[in-house]
Amino acid sequence: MSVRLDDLDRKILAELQRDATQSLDDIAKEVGSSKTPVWNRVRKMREAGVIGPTTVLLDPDALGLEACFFVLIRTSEHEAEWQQKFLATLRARPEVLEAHRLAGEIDYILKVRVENARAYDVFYQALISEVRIFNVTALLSMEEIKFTTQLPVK
Amino acid sequence: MSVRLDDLDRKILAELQRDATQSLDDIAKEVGSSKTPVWNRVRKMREAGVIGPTTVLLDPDALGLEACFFVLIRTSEHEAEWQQKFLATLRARPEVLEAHRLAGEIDYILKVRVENARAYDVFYQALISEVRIFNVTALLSMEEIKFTTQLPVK
DNA sequence: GATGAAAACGGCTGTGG
DNA sequence: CCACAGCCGTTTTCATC
Repeated sequence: MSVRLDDLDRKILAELQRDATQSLDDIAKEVGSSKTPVWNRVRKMREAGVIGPTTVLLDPDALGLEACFFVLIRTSEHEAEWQQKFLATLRARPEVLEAHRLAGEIDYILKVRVENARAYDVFYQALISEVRIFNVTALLSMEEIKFTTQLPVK
Repeated sequence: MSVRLDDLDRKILAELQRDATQSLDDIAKEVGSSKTPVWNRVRKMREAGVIGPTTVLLDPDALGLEACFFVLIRTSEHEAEWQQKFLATLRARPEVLEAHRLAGEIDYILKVRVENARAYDVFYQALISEVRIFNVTALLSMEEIKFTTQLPVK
């Protein structure tokens, strides 16, 4: 069951994505409305799950997480049981920030943030010891050109 | 110039990542401290850039963004001028959520969120018309297995 | 939906240990 | 560096137009 979002909703979402610490008054002013309707819409969109968690974005380098890998995975196993274990492993590992099942020759892609290349190898060894994997290619990021969690709402 | 983070700092960061709407009192209770030290540490970490923007995570499907692509790019051009234009293009495009320059055979990877395959093609055509690119492979996500912005802080 | 009021709450500051 | 306390802005609810 989806939710219809009008233009005002989308403007509010854009503001919340930009800075979720803004007061309702500020948002209302920005989107050309007033406090109450903005508040009601935000509440409804939260209940509907359009708006998920409020969070802070941290600087990975400040945490010592200086290496980012994209991991391309091919597997020969496609049984339900294998997949269950694979997914559970990925979800349990905090260094795996993203995981997608893909269409085409490559079966999965992961985004992994770790301290350094050695820490990636530890992760890699742990992964292939837990689940059978046919082929793995790791792409090392040299530079994060762009990173945003702001989805285009227009 | 980096910042030294002690155990308490990291606990606070974990809580803020989990839910940035929590009150200072709640966080203080959770990390075994009290309001004032938590507040001072948060302020300092903000100033130091360890803590970046506060934002909300939206449901892409609710916004009609049902297609996610990872785009692998090879190029033959490595001059500064070409790169400048390429980066500017990526940064200007809101459907590009992430872009990394890579080590190895593949030069760049993009994460792109769009409405559907047709919208991706529009993006793709626009991209290759703006900058010269040698080879592009698009990986289509069938299922988002995991997505988190929470970096491991321990 | 807009406006305004009122209550509870939390961010933020200052003083003192 | 932490505890306590007070002020002020904001959230949240409610009543009215």
